[in-house]
Formats: sequence, C-alpha cells, structure tokens
Amino acid sequence: MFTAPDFAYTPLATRLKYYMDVGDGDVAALEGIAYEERHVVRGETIFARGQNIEWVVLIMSGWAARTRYTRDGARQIVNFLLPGDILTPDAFVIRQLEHEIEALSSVTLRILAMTDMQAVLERANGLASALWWAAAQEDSIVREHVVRLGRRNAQERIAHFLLEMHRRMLVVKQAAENSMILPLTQAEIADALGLSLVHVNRSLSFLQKEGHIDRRNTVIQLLDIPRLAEFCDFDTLYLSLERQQQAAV
Amino acid sequence: MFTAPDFAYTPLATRLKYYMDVGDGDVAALEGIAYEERHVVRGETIFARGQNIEWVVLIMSGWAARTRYTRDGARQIVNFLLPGDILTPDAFVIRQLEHEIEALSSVTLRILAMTDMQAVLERANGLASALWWAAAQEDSIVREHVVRLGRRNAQERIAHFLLEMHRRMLVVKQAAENSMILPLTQAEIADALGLSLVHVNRSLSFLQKEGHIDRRNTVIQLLDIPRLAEFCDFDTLYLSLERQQQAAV
DNA sequence: CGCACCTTTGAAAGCTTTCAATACGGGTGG
DNA sequence: CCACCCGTATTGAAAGCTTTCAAAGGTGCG
Repeated sequence: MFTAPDFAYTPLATRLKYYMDVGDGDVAALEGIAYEERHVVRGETIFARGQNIEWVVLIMSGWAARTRYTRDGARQIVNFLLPGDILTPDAFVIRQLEHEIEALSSVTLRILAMTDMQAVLERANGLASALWWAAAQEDSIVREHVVRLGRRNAQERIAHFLLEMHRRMLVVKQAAENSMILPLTQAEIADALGLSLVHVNRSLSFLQKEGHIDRRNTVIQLLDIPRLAEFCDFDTLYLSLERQQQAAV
Repeated sequence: MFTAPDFAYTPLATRLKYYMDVGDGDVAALEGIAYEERHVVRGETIFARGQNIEWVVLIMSGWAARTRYTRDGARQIVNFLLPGDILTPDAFVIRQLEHEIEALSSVTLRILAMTDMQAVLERANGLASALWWAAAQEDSIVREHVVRLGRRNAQERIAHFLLEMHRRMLVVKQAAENSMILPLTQAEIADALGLSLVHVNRSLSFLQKEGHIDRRNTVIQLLDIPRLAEFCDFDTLYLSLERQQQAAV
C-alpha cells in the first residue's frame, strides 16, 4: 500500500529536492556531515522550554511537535515536525527555546554539530539558502495554522489539517497517494486544532460519514482529495513557496 | 502623557538595542544604508499575495498586518507589524509572498535595496545575527498567537493581545508605561483573534467593567498590568528570546 | 484476565456568533 | 453653525457550535 521510502536521500534532502533545485553536491555535503543518531520514544520531551540548543537536529523518522502549555496545563501543539523537518532552525542565533519539542511517536533524530554545519554551509553554496527556505516554509505553515484556528470550524480544521499532513508526508515519500499513517491520538489532534477531544471525535465521524475519509487505527485514507480540499478551502500555495532565483547570502 | 520618541535611533535599532548587545557600529551601518521612504494610507495593501519581494522593508511608524483571506472573504490577521518590525524577513530566499501585508493606519516605510543590505551585512558583523534574531522573535510571536487562538477564551485573548501590543510598542518607545495608542477598530481585533466583532465589543466592555482597561477612542490604558497579565496568563518570555552568546554565520 | 489508554456516545451547559437595531463621533456640504 | 452621512461602537435576543461531564465500548499488552 505504501511506496517504499527512497533510501537514496535523507528525508530533508528529499524535501529540499522536491521543492527546489538543489545540486547533488549540496545534497552530498549535507548528508555527509558527521552526525549522531538519537532515538526517542513516544511522549518523550526532546527539548524542554528554556533549554540551550547547541546542535542542529533533523527528524529522520517519526512525528514530533512544537508545543506550549498554558498555566492550567492545557497543551497547544503549535506545529508538527515530520521526517525531513528541522527542529532547530534558529540554532545559530537563539540560545534558548521558548517552547517544548515532544515526540508524538518513536522518533529518530540526526544531530549535527553546529560547527560542522557552519563549515559545510560555507562550502556548499546553495545549501544555506535551501535551509533558509525550509525555515521560511515552516513559518508559512505556522501562519496557515493561525488561519485554521481563527477562521475555520471544527470539521474544516480537521480536514485541512489532514490534507496538510498528507501533503507533507507525501513529499518525503512517507505517504501513499491517498493514505498515510497518522500516529496521533484524537487528544493530540484536539491539542493542535484548539478543540476538545470529544468534538474531534465527532468531527472525524462526520468526515467519515460524508465519505471524505476512512480510518482504520492509525491508517487514514483520504478518499477524494480534491473534494476534501474543496470542502475545507485547502490551497497548497503556503507549502510551496517559490525560492528566489539567485539566492543571496 | 507619552514619552517623546527617541529620535537618536530608528525603531528597528531601538528594538535591537533593547533586546541585545548591538554595537554602535552595527547600528550606524544599518541606519546608514541608503533608503527610499514610502507613505501608505490606512487600508492600503502594502504587498499583495504572490507579489515579488525585491527589497528589505522596515516600518518606521504606524501599524500594518500580515493577513490571509479564506475563500468566503473572511480575513485573518496573522501578525501585527509595528514600528521597528521587518516586513520582509525572508526577502533573501523567498521570491513570492504567500500572504498580504496591509496598512492598518498611516504607515511610513523605509525601503532598502537588497544588494545594499547584503553589502552591509558582510561588513557589520553582529548585524546579520541581530536581524536573524528579529526574525526568530517574530516566529515566536506567531507561535504565541497560535496558543492564544487555540487555548484561550475571548476575554483572555484580548487581554493577552493588548499586553503584547503594549509591550512591543513600549520597546520601540511608542507607548507610555500604562497606555498606548491602539489604532485598530474592533473589527480588526476580531480578525486577529478569531472572534466576531460583537464579541470583541462585549469582551472589551468586560475588561473595562472589571477595571482592567480604560478606553477613550484610540487611547487605551492598561490600569494594572501585573493584574491583567495574571488574568490572561501573559508571560513575556516569548518576546525576549536570548540571543546566542557568540553569534555565528 | 485486568489494567491503561484511547475511542465513542448522550445530554446539558456554556461560549460565541448571527441578526437586527440603535447610538455615537467626526467630517462634509449647505 | 447645523443637518446629514458614514463608519464604528453598542446592545438585545435567538441560534449554533463546542465544551464539559459522564459513562460505556475497544484494544493492546503484561
């Protein structure tokens, strides 16, 4: 059912190549950086709020999330971090993280020394702008999340969210054309979409009843993506920012 | 009532100096860049979605906003842009804007050529990381906005929002200790906070009745900031990210 | 088999929106 | 100087979406 992952590239490289012209030299430079691998279990806090960030950290597999907590313990998931995402886009300038990063499933991380990364960035010309582009894409995704929370009802939020996750997983070859593994509980979806668990459940049932989706445990099928996109006003422009022709800096 | 603005520095420099150690040389380099000034009236679209960004644009005075529209024309304000904010943090890598930037009041912009900016960044050592820090601060602000929308009720959202705006204006010396000019209609506040105009009105009345705020036209007083912060669980950590000690890149 | 965690369902309560109508404030034309 | 106008603010009441509270059903695992 699922296409085999493309083992030729790391998820980050796959993503960068999907959206941009990144030279093979740049990709090789990125993938050639010495790294340490770290495995994290579901529920574990990868980075705590206030923690010092001293490396560049990439997700190789699994799902994580940037989260914040309110005084009364409610959690808000600010963004999901999928294979190929960078946990630490601002590692070079920001000392302390102002949010938490939590593992939502088993996660494999690749940890690079900042000095190594810098050295490579100086050599691999297009890489710096490609990574900067990746950071800009995350910004755009978070902005779209604001719109989702501010201007859509529960059913639309969920539909829109599912389409985003599917698209992002597809890009890193971790989803099939019409289905994917969604390693989230309904409570986690609720924490992301500013809803209650109960209402997420009911809205999911609604989408199922309407023939938009089909769930079997963690496997979710999007039965008619154009129709679902129409239903929730999903437009992928925010994911596919165009990169500047001749990248500077 | 309001302290005189500090004319020695531009708002951006004031902000950078407030949050970080930025050398006077760096500041002078930034302020010395050749620029063009542009005046925009309230309601005008400064940049449209899809538009090419070919300059670095700073706000010198007035309020603007990053906005997105849904299919049915509803507007979501994603973030407010105040004096000292950078409209184009990703100008070096992203070609097209995926959102709109609109003027909410009369706005004065300073427009820099990207090539000039690049040249200065190469000379002024700390400036690049200071600007990167500023971009990271905006990311953090948007993330906090997600929390506000996802996990707070109307009254808390408004209170939290007012405190953020006041704090940001204070930093660029555009607010008094307990009051500020808020050049927004209630409809605009609604579009930012994912609420209806009517409910914004009622929630504002509530805050007034409770003695939290006092409004007179566009002037708003925050009568007891610690108490208001307690009311809505406002914590400024997200605004005052610590910069890396020795900035790299 | 029992526990722990997740999903589902029902019903009432609550927050927010929508619809409608009435003030208000400042600016313009007579 | 005053009537009029328009955009904004305010208020009331009903409708609607979402949450909360409670309880039952499922599923995987030790």
